[in-house]
Amino acid sequence: MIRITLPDGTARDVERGTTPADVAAAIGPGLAKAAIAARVNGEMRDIGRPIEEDAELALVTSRDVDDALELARHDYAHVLAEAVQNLFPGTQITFGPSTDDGFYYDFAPPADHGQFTEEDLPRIEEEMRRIIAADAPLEREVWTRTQLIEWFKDHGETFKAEWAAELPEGEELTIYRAGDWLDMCRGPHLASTGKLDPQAFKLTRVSGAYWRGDQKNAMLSRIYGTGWLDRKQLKQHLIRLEEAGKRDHRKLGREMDLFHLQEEAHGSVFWHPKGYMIWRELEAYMRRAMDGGGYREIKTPQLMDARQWEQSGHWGKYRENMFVIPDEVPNTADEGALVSDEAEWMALKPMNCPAHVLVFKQGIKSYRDLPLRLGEMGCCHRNEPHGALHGLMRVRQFTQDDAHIFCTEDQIVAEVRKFCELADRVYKDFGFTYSIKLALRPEQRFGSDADWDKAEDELRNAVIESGMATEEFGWEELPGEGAFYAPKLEWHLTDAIGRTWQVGTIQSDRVLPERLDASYIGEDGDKHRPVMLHRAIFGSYERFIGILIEHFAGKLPLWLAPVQAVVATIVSDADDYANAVADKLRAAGLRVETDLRNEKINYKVREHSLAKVANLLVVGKREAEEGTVALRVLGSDEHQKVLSLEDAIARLTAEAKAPDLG
RNA sequence: GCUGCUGUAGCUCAGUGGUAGAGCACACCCUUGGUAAGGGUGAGGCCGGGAGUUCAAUCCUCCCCAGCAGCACCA
Repeated sequence: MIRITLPDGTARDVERGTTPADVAAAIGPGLAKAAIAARVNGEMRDIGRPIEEDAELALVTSRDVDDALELARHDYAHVLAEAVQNLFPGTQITFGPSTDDGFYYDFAPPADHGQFTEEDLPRIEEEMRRIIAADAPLEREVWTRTQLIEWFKDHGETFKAEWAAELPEGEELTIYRAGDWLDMCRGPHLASTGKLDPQAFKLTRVSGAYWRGDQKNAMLSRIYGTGWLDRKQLKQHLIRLEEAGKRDHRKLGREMDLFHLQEEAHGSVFWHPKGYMIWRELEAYMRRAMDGGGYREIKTPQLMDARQWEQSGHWGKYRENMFVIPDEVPNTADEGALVSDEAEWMALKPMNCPAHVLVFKQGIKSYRDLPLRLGEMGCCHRNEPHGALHGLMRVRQFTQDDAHIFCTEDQIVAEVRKFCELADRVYKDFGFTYSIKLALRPEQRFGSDADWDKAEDELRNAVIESGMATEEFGWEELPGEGAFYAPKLEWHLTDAIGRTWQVGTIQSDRVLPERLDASYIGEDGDKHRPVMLHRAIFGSYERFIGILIEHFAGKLPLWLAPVQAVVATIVSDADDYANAVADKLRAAGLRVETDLRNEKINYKVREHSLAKVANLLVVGKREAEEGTVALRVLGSDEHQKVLSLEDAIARLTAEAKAPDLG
């Protein structure tokens, strides 16, 4: 007999080899029906897998949403793999995990077939439904490694065989069988394919994916699906996707006339007047924040000699992502190469830090000058892989709210803490919640392990001392994610629909001051190396604006809104008055447009509402005579409110104040 | 960069081996209308670029460019 302890603390003595399903049945028929898996000593297991020794047992039902989804998605992936192999004999299976909203499976299509395309998806879905309807039990079997390798080899599954061959000897390896089909899998799974809702999944797309995630390996064909416990959840998910699509900054950017992108400068943004107004407000805000934080703003060259980049270490590691320019007068003759073989090279700056060190190095610095905080709205160019470009989020030319703090060893923690506070204030001003992560040393790096130990401790301690190394701040350490020269603290914003964006960062760097030979004179009269803290809060203006557009779904807070109010007329008799109203609002510092067009007020209301204009001031004969305006606020329940012009101005100017000035 | 898909009017998209269409936007006219689309008329396109097949290519083939979805990358 073995003893099973249930979550409520009660214990049952049962035969060795009893399954969780048996236990559920013994408790009651309702639970027996609802139980889909079990946690045995915390580990997820199949409902039908015998328990061999004393254990704590918790039955998992569809109410345990996270566990149930995980199981279902994993099952969907298996069903997908089986369906594809049924329809396309000769396809090899590889891996198919669950994802945040579903699952995928990577296949090697048959040699004569080529990649799968979206046109294949409906057929595959149909086959998946057939497999689910067949309701084959999913059976777990323990195999030896040799057995696995042989089976996969015999069945032409070279990828699986390769993987199995690398598994450690002696580990308990399992396969899951569904009828005639099987896959190596750790499990667990639902009891049978029929437990899945055949209407709660949808294959969404196909794409390439490298075998084992490595660019050097074969390109496999990945099929993605979204999968849920029931069809209602699927429908809700599809609605959420649609909502996210409506917030897409590329779409809103065009509709709101903020910016555009075009082939001739792909990856670089053409800012239109309205979009650039958002930028200007952000820049003014950030200047105030940095001025108040003891930063001093500088401006450094766009182009520097390649030798400078060699010395900083960027040339060796990141040259392929830099824009390189010959330092030579181009050949103007019709014949011959544009540039000679002897040309010296310059490069557009991909980052600001080396230039900031050069500013630091001008003149002799004393410990009394430290910490020296040099800030720059630095415009950088990076020749990103073309497939990586994405609207404002990933561009080839961007401007950072960058700064480098040169300080002594003793000042690091205080400076990092100060930065934590500044970042906190800024993100709160925009209404974001955020989490803080510490990205630790990567495999390939500069500098000694002792320096890395120190640098990681400093960042960690600063956050601990700030009281932010807590769950509330999403504190987490990410091994291997740091930059090649330094560990990074990262600020991840959570937007209105729950997505996260990494924006802010601070990194303590001892490598670059060393490489570029920066020093200061200490209290002792000797030369010392300063430490350099790289930091940014918005990250890049382009990307931050993209995030803001999506976060607010285009309806920006009034202080950032490019058009804060539109004065719209009902009849042309009110034109003069409308112009006078607009002039007064402008004189009060508001960004105002007039709409005197020969259109009905319905039409104007609709158009400005769609354009996300927050305040519509409607004026007709009545208002002109009374010196009032009818204020209609976007998204507000009140239909409209008639105010005196003075009251309207007072109200709007108060609302349009930047949060740090309010 | 890799895989797949896409590229037709300012935008969203139809379409055909014989040089093209809709809705919205735009211009003009009628309408002066009180809170989410009033009516009419009109202008607008080297059908992403190059090469090939063909009597004939926006349509078929190949190459290039860009975009989209992933993958890989992100100092």
